Amino acid sequence: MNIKELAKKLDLSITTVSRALGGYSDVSEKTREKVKKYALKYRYSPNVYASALASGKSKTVGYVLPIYGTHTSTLNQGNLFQFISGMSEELLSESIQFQVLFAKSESEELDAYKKLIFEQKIENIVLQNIKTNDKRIELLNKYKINYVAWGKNKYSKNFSWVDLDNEAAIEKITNYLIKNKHKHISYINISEKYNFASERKASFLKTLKKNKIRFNKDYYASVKLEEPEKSFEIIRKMLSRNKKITSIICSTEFSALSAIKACNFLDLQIGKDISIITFDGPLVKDLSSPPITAISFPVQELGKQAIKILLKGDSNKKHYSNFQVKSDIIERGSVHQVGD
Amino acid sequence: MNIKELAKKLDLSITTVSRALGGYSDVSEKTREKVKKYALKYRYSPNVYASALASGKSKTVGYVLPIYGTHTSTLNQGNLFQFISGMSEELLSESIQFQVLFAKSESEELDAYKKLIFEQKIENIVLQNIKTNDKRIELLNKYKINYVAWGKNKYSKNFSWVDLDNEAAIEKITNYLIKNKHKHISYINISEKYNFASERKASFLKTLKKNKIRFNKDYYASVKLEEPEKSFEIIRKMLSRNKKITSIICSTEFSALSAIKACNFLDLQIGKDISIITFDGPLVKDLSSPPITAISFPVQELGKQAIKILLKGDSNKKHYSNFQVKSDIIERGSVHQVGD
DNA sequence: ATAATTTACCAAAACGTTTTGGATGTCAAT
DNA sequence: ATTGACATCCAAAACGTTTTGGTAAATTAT
Repeated sequence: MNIKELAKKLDLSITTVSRALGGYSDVSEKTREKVKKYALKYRYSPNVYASALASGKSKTVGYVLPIYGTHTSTLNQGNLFQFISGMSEELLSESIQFQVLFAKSESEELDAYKKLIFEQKIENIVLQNIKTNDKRIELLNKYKINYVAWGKNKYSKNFSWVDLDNEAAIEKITNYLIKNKHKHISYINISEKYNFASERKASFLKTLKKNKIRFNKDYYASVKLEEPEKSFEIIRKMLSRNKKITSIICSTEFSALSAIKACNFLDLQIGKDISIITFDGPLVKDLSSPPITAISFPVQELGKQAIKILLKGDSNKKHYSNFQVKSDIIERGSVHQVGD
Repeated sequence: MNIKELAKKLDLSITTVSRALGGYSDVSEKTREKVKKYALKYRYSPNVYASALASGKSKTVGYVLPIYGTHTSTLNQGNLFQFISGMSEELLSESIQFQVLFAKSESEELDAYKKLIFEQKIENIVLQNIKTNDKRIELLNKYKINYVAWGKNKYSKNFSWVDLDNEAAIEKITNYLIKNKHKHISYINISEKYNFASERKASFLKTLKKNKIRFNKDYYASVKLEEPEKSFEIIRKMLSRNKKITSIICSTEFSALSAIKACNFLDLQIGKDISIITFDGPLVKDLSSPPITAISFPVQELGKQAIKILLKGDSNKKHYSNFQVKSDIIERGSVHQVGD
C-alpha cells in the first residue's frame, strides 16, 4: 500500500493525503480524520526512503556506540543501557528512527560519525563520553548538524547537553567520607581526557582543599575507559603501597568490583578496615558482596531529555538547551567511620 | 556531489557512472577505474535513500537488541558485544549499513521486527536468542525475509543459523565434573523457552544418565534471561537446602558471579568445598575472585559468519547454511576433586 | 565483404514521497 | 454585485538514484 493507492481509495489527491498526515493546516479536520482512519485501516506508512529523498530530511537520530578494547568498554559504562533505554522510549513515542553504529576504536568512531553525516545524511545526533577536547564536536559544528551531548566540556556554552552534576556528586561523596572521619581518601577515576573524569578530579581536589586535607597523588589513579580489566592491579598496588588509605572512591562500578577483589586479596575487610563508595550501576546493585554504598542518578531520564532537547533543536538557531541532574548517596554499609 | 555532477565531470552519462560503480560488466575496465578515481576524488557516495528507493533494496542489515527488565538483560549475555563486534567488522568491510533497534519487552521486540520489515523495507535480518517456538521465525518466513539466527531450534532445517554446539559443551562440562568424582552436580540454567537453554538441559540429563547418575530436580533451576539479579537468591536457597551439592554449572557468567556471592554467604570455599564452572564472559574473566573455570567459544567469529551467511543468502532460494563452533574448557582452579 | 555477435555506452522511465504554486469555492465586507 | 480573504483542495515538479531497452561502434565468424 503506497500513497497513490491510498489516495485512490479515499478519492483524494496524493498531495492532500500527504499533507493530511503531515499535519498541515490546509486540509480540513474532517478529511484529515478520514485519511488517518484509512491509513490505519490499510496499514499505510510512508516509505521512509522516498520520504527522506523528497524532503531531504531523514527523521532519524544517529548514535555511535563504542565497543573498545576486548569489547569490555561497555562494562565500564554500566548505565549505558539505561541511557539508551531512555532515548529509545522517547523516540518510539515520536516514531522516529534510531540509527546505531558500533565503533571499535577512536578512529573508527570518528569515521562512524562521518558515515552518519555524509552517507546517511542524518541531521540529528546524540553524543556520549565527551572529551575535554573533542574532535566530534568540531566535526558536527562544521557541518551544522543538530546534536545533543551526554556530557559537557569548556565549549559547552555552544552546544546542547544533558549531564549529571559531576562536581556536586564528587563533593557529596568526599564530604560524606570526611564526615566519617576519613583523611586518607583514594580515588580510582577514568582517564581525564574524558571531561566528566576531569570534572570529578577537579571537584575531588577542591573539596579536599576546602577541608584542609592535603592531596596525595599516590592515592589517585585513573583507568582507561576501554581497559576496565586493568583496575584490579592498579588498586591492589595502590593499597599495598599505601597502608594508610581508609577509603576508595570509584568512578565506575567495574572499579568498585575490582576494589572488592583487591581488598579480598589483601585481607582488608570492607566496611571495617576500608570503605568503598562508587557511582552506581547494575553490577554493584545486584552482584557485589558485600553491597557497596553508591551515588546514583536518573540515567534513563537523561536519555529521555537528550532526545527531547534534540528534537526541538535546530542547528541554524543559536539557542542551546541543557539538562542537569543531581545525585544521591544510597547507603549500603560499605563505608565505615574511622576510629570506631 | 551527486551522480549527475560526477557524470558531468567525467563526461559520461549517469547510467554509465551508476553501472561502473555497481560493478556491471557492460562498462569497460578503463572507464570503471576512471569513475572510481573521480568518485573518490570528489568524495561521491550514492545517496542511500535514492538508491534504496530506486532499487527497492536497502543494503541494510537489521538487528534488534533486547534490553529487557531493568536493562540488565545484557548482563546475562556477556558475550553479546563480541558477537556484535564480529558482525560490525564484517559489515564494515562490505560497506553495508547496520540498523539496530532496541526493545524493552517481548511485544516491543516483535514490533521492532515489524518496523524493520514494513517501514524500513529491510530484507536482511540477524536474530538472536532463538526460542523453541519463535514467533519471529514465523514472521520472517511469512514475509520472505532473508535472515540468519544465532541459535537453532527444531525448525532449523528451514533457516540459516550459527551457533555453539551446546550439546557438546554441556557434555564436556558434565564429564569434566564427573571425572573429578562429582556426583551431586547442580545446574543453574536460563529459562528453557530459549532453545539453547533447552538443549543444554537435555544434554545435561543425557550425560548424567550415560554415567548412571540420577538427576535430582532440586539440583536444577532456571533463571529468566531478563532477571539476572534473581540468580543469587535461587542459588543461595538451593545450596542451603541441598548440602550434598559439590558443584555448580552456570549457563551465564552472571549466575557464576551470583554463585560466588552465595558461596561466600554460606561460607563454602570455592575450589575446595564446592566447584563452580560456567560459560565464559568478560566479567568472569577479569572480575571474579576467585577465578572461575569456564567453557569458552569464539563468539566474535560467530558474528562474522552470521553476516557472511546472511549476505550470500537469498530468501527465494531454498538453500540454508549453518556454522557451528566447539568450545573448550579453560581451567582456572574453581573445580576441585571430590574426596581429596 | 558481409552478417552476426559483442562491447561500451546512453536516454528515459521508474521508485514513492514532499513541496511549490496555483485553482476553486465560500463567505463576509463593501 | 463586486471585491478580498480564507479554506480546501490538486497537478506537476523535484529529490537522486537504478533499471530497462535500446543504439552505435568494434570485433569476430562466415
